Amino acid sequence: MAGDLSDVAYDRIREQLISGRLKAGDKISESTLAQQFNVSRTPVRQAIRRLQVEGLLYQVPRSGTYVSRPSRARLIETYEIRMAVEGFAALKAASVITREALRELGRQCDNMRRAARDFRESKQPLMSGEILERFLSNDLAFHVLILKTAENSRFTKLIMGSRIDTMMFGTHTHDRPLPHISRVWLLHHRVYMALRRRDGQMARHWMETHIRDSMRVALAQYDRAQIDQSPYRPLDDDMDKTVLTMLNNMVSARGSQQ
Amino acid sequence: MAGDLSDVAYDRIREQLISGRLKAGDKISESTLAQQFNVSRTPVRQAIRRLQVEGLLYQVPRSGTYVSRPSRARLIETYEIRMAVEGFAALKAASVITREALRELGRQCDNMRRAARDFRESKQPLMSGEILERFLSNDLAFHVLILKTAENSRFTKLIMGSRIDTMMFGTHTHDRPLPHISRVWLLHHRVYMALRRRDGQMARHWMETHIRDSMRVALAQYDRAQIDQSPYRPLDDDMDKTVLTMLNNMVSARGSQQ
DNA sequence: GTCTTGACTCTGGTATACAAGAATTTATAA
DNA sequence: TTATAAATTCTTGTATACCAGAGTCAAGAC
Repeated sequence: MAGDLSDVAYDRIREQLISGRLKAGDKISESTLAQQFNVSRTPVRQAIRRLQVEGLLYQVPRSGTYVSRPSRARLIETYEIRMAVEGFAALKAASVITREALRELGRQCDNMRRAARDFRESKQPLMSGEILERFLSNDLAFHVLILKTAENSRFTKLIMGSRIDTMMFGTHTHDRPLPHISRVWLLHHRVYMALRRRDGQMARHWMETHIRDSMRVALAQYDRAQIDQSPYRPLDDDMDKTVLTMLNNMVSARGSQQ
Repeated sequence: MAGDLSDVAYDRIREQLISGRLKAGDKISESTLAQQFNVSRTPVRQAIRRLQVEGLLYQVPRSGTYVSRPSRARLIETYEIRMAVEGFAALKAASVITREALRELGRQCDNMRRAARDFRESKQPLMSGEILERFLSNDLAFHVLILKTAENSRFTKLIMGSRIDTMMFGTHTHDRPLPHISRVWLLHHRVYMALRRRDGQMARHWMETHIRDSMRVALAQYDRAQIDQSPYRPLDDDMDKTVLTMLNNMVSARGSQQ
């Protein structure tokens, strides 16, 4: 998986970013990280440079390396990328998707509905634990399968980057009352039904609607956090770790060129 | 503009890539470039690393650094990114565009039409010279203005990267007979008219159609080049250099983080 | 003539030394 | 006590030295 030390450093830093051990605005130091990873500054520098290109870190010469602050504008931009790309992917997928892939999407919808039902019957205020894990992993897998179907590797890379971006905000996986959960399932199902009818325009429409919904939830969460003076929430419950692992695995199909 | 040596190296390498001095498959060497730029390997390495993330170069440990080979699949993927993002940008732009921006788009359409007319009257088989320059610069400015209107900096960055990608293929700016030129103008005009009507769906539709057209032309050119055994055409006429300069200026709004 | 083998060269990966500016701390003066 | 200035520490930027693996080529064995 990880070839050279620079890749190792990249993975470890990114993991710390997503897990919340490194928070927005934090000042980090090349030498500190180097010591921590037991390597020299050189590979750490390369990893930082890469994360800088991806917008997660930024460096000020002779001052330090900092974790980028999430901003409302950036949150919106990230979700808009998802709308544009995943919407187009759904449009394209409609004309090329196989019966097998459709069946798989159907299964994922069923799993999500089952998780939603179990949640309702659990009488909990927020979805959590094993039920949440089932829901989120099927949610993610649904999106990934559509991206894969669209047969554009850059779509997948782009979206996985955006997902990590929003993970870093620490918002979108929290705040899951039943109505929101139900609506997520419903919109997934509408995308699925549109794909079954090979109706690309509607598939795109429902996909965009779904992602716009998620954006609204994330923005509301963001605004609330700003007011609460607790602008950043590390992901410390194990559910999110599971999703994080899935994400990492998907992204870690490293830059394999010809 | 360019702060440290690593940025300088980045610009110079990228310029060589776009101008065709470095061709697909070429093997380059960190030390050679370092000598050429009169700097050490370190900043050159950072520049290469960045170009690698962007997919323009790739490195094989202990073997060498190579210029990525353009492939048909990658050409398609790049144009699909443009369809997805520029299409969405047009959709969003329709609801937020100002009257001033609309007037500017109108002027750009007029300029393109005038260039097309001058081309027709010149009786040349292919557009070239000052007329081509006018046409291309208004073409590019039209797309950029819509992206800017959509107010998503990542859209702009993404598309400028894609433009450079296709520039490297050395295809899309050649092969410009009158019918194709006319159609480019026509579709720009339709996008413009849809934006004037605030009809986002149609603006997106015509934008997608336009980019799909361009993709077809580029693919045809690519296939022909493959048959001719001349898979790569450096950009050596000064028109393309003009557009290159515009692109570089637009992209070189460097990664300014908070 | 063909194949094998070994030396040699070239490559990128890594560690480290130093430079120069930013940030912080300490010392000094009022 | 406060304000200013000097010294120190810490940061990234750059250059360089060394390493190990890949590729090349020529000498030798058959």
